[in-house]
Amino acid sequence: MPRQTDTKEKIDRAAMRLIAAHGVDAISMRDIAREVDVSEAALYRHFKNKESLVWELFRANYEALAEELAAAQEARQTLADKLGAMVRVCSELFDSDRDRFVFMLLAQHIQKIAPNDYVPALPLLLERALEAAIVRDEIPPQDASLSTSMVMGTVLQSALHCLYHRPEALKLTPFAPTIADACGRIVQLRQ
Amino acid sequence: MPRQTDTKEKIDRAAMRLIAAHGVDAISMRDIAREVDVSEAALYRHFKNKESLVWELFRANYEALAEELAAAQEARQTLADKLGAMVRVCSELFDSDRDRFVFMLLAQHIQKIAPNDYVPALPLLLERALEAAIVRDEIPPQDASLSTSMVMGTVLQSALHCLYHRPEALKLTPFAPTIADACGRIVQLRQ
Amino acid sequence: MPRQTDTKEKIDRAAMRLIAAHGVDAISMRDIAREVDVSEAALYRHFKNKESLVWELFRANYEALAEELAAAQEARQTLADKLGAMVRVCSELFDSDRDRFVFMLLAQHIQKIAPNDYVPALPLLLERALEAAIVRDEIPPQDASLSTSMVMGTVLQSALHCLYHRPEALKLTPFAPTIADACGRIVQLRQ
Amino acid sequence: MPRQTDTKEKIDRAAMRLIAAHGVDAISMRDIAREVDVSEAALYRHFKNKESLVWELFRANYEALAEELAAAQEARQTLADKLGAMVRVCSELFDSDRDRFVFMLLAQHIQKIAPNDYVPALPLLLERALEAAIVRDEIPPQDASLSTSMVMGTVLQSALHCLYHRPEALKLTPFAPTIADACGRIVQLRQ
DNA sequence: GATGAATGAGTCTTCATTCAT
DNA sequence: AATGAATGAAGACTCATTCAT
Repeated sequence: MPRQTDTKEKIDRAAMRLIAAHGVDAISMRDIAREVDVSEAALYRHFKNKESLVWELFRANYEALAEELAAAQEARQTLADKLGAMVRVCSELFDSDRDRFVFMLLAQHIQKIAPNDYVPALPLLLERALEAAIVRDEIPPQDASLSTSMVMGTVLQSALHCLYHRPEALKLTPFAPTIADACGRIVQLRQ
Repeated sequence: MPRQTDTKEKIDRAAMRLIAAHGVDAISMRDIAREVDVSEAALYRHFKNKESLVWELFRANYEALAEELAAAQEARQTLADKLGAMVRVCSELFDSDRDRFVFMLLAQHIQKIAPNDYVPALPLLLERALEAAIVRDEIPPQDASLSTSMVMGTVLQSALHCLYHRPEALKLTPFAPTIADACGRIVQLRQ
Repeated sequence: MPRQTDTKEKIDRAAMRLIAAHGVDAISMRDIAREVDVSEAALYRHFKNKESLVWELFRANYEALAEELAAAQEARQTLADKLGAMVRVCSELFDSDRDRFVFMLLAQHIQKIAPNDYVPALPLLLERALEAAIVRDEIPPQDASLSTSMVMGTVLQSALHCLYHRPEALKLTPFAPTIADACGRIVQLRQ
Repeated sequence: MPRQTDTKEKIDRAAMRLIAAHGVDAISMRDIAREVDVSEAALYRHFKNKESLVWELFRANYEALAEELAAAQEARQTLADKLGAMVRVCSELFDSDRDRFVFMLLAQHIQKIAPNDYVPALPLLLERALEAAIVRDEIPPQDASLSTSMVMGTVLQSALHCLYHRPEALKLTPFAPTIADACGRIVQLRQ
């Protein structure tokens, strides 16, 4: 069995690109089919329906990112290093594959659609790191859940900053240290 | 002189509520009409089409918020006070009218649709405050544009924190001081 | 009671202009109202509905033209003179009020809509003139009904010739003698 | 290789029949779909939209007729023969397929909709034949363009004569020689 | 005599999806 | 694995018309 997955990969990419650009609701199966240059019916050979196309795509990417972030985090000891590593991983994903990154951003609210019990691992990862840091007294006691939101907002909005701002292909990675520092200050990292 | 009706206001509210809940593309004119309990055609007496319904709604709210934020800011001298005031204004809007707040959040990307020359006053407001604070040496030199994004991300994601988290009607205002402090640290407010 | 008919006349003109330009089915009550700059509802003060608006307009114009043609015809003795007079009347109407002329052309098939017993006087007028001319031996025996159609087609298509052809405002009257002669030859006027 | 269907042909026929009977603007896609007994959406697999449905239909028929008339004309030497042949071709089309003929008549003004550069070959064909006949001294010098209009009007109105007049299915072909003779007299064919 | 608001039926068109081939 | 044809439901929007004011 040769590279039969060829078409599926093309669909994945096209769907991510289109959804990143216009949002889930704004794109149609026809749009995707046209982009890949197959018939609409062909899409249904690879995905049960539109909903599961989006969901599977989201889930695969989300889990991959969560795993990478978890690995990056576990490899570091201090919260400072953890934050630095997480911001760097996100920045590199953004710079290497904007479509994928933005797709995941936009697909966040997809969780309404998704099987209810699906636990969004990503914010939890950060929240637990913060809780551990409180215990280790790296940061003062605080509402870890709120801090998680603030840190995530900082990172995500920085990505949007690059996305929308003037020189079309502004990279995020160069800002990663600055952003990580800011995140450290949000959670009041000692030092 | 024909009857004065409050239909337009009802449409405004219904549209904001529905869009806040599901996004612009996911709701139909029919949805709005049903919510208001008028015919679809009635909507078109008050708005030229769906696009301008969303745009007019967005614009009116956006300008009102921008003005309020500008006023809040101008009334304060220090960046610390300005940040505190701005966060408080946002928090109060969120708590008093979530639909309106979230509608504006979701409608951000609407600017693609909008007349291209429309200047989003809101982030600029903050950016200029930061630039002035740099000049006044309240904060160290920094990329004011990036800092703006990070501060905004912090506030917005905090709102989403309240929106999505467990006790259904979690209020944002109580967190306002905490958030404002975090914003101060992001931009490295002295003391 | 002063010139209360002001509005009605404006509606008449606007309707004729629009229908002449786009056809009955292509224009809406709204189009007419906008052209006259009154509300749509105002139209219904002057006409029962769209159908009767078109019908009344058609009928008034049609009868006026029919009367004028009848008068022109009765004032002449020979078929040659009658044909000349009829072509001249049509040409002058076309040149003085294209909208009215074209409106009548397009509204011809309106007779399906109209009270069934309405007798289109116009072709009959010509047909009887031809029959009389046959009796008087001005023209040879022939199918008067077919000849009527051919003569009318000649006149009408000449009008369309002026309407569509290059110099925008080509007048029909200068061609009237040529057209009348051609009509004479169609019916084989002696001499 | 998916099933070959005859749906497109059925749509063609139904559209021509309905348009011939009621005019382009009076018929809806739904009307056509119902006549063919398919869903409305099915129409859009065969035509991009209503406009192009009408245009493609018109264009194909128009070109076919133009070619046939050109061939008929080129096969004859004298203007008398050319006129006779052209009238006969038109008459036979009318008698064999009224819907098609009338559709083309009604669709004439469609050229406003059409790509502006579309050259209506049909009247030009006749106009050039007249110009050549003038050169060959078969007919006296005259405004060939006006004569073209008069000849066409004669033929077309004769068709309408058959269409509207009393015995429902009156044939045009029997009148063809009479009509052709009349056309000859319009242009003053010698003898 | 005129108006803005409203409506139900209808317009063209696109959607996600299915199915025979 | 892939396709063109087909569909029912829904999309945005327009229509002719009515009605309270």
